[in-house]
Amino acid sequence: MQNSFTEENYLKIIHALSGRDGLEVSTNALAESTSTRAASVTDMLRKLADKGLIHYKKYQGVTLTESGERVAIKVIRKHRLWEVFLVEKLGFGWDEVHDIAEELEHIPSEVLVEKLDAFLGHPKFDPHGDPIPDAKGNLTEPDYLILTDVQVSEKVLMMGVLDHAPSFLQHLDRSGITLGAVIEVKEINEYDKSASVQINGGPTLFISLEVSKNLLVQRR
Amino acid sequence: MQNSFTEENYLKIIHALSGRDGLEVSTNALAESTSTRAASVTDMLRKLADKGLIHYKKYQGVTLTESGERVAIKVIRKHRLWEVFLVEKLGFGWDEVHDIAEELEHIPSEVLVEKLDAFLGHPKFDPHGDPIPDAKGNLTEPDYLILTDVQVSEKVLMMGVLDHAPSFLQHLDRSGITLGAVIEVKEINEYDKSASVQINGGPTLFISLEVSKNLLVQRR
DNA sequence: ATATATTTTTAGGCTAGTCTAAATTTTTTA
DNA sequence: TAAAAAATTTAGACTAGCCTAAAAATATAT
Ligand SMILES: [Mn+2]
Ligand SMILES: [Mn+2]
Ligand SMILES: [Mn+2]
Ligand SMILES: [Mn+2]
Repeated sequence: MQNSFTEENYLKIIHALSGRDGLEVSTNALAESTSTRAASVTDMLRKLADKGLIHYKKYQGVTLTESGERVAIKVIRKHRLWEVFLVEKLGFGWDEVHDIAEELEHIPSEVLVEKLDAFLGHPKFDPHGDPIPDAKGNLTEPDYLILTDVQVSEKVLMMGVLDHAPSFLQHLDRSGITLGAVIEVKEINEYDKSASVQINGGPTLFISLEVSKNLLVQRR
Repeated sequence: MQNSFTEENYLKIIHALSGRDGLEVSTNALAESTSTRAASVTDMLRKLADKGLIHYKKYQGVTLTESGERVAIKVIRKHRLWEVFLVEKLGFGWDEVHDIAEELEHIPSEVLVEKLDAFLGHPKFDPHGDPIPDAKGNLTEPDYLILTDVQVSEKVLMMGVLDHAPSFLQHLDRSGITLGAVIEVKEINEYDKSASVQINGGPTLFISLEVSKNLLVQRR
């Protein structure tokens, strides 16, 4: 039996909200993320449980089953591959591709995904630095630092973003902070934790704590 | 207001069934093409009429309005561009792409279509020889011959197919009859209208009337 | 021109996915 | 630990898109 567009979205969101350690996800959190009401979520949870895609006990929150996890990861693989296609082949900006990929991720052909993957050269990361699950469903989250964890005078590589909002990505574009950029922390202000950073050995700029908290980086 | 997946399919099918001269399409013909029951078609026709997408008078059949025609042609444009992508970029066979394109044609981003079109080099025809509407919605059907209209000893170019069924396309593959092939009619059998044809000056083969009736060709 | 056959519409009902309002369970606070 | 607050589920209802069965309109054949 095929999973619907809506079911796939629930599974993907449960995956995201339960994080690395597969924590229980609450009804309200799902209502928030799906932009529906808690009552609607409850209905859907019963259905997903009946299909064996989630573990669900009333009032206790949910986690994905093995089977649900597999479905979620396939959807994530498709989402991220399509994002690579849109940026690398069609010339979209990284701030423009998420909503289109939300649609493309539900196109249901295994062979399409594998041919797309090959066409793109089997990319390991999407335009936001998120890892792309392989064809077997292996997804390994690299353990990046958040820029707030970096000390003054350290040099790090920009590897990804936590916030995917177009407005944030556009702000990074205007600041010249792109994937792979070298960021050197020159100074951190005690008062508001804003920082001066030098990008690629070039211009130095101020970034707010809000920005630092959403930048994933790696020591070189 | 956005049109649903289902509404778009109805409009596309009405476009196909009403042909060049915009003939009235019957409820039963739509039920057949959509694999639904006549009663369901009637429901949908009332809805499409309310949205101003079709002309509908009870018991009289339907035609597209200007607005409905525009929507239908956009869907056809997307379908055919995605088919080109699947064949030219991903390496699918022309017999494998229709069902996937049926899904992709409903992805709703104008800018996506235009970037895809540019990426593909603004193709004029899809992998089956069908013309691709331009960005303004102009769709001009070239007037090809059907192979049954060709006389013995004439040489023609293979330009397209009427039947898009995978089994037919695979049959053509096995016969070496591809788009652009030169077909010379060597002989027509009075009895069953089967024909001997020479492909690209190479092998001669027999084709049934059933095949001839589905080949679109052009005099050179 | 009437009877018969065919086509189309109407009536009533179903499922998926959503909603609001009310009931219930769990959690927090005093 | 009992009362209050918060979270969750249940009850009942709505729309889109589909169905079957019956009624009505149109087309065909005698
Ligand atoms: Mn995304
Ligand atoms: Mn992404
Ligand atoms: Mn097609
Ligand atoms: Mn085609």
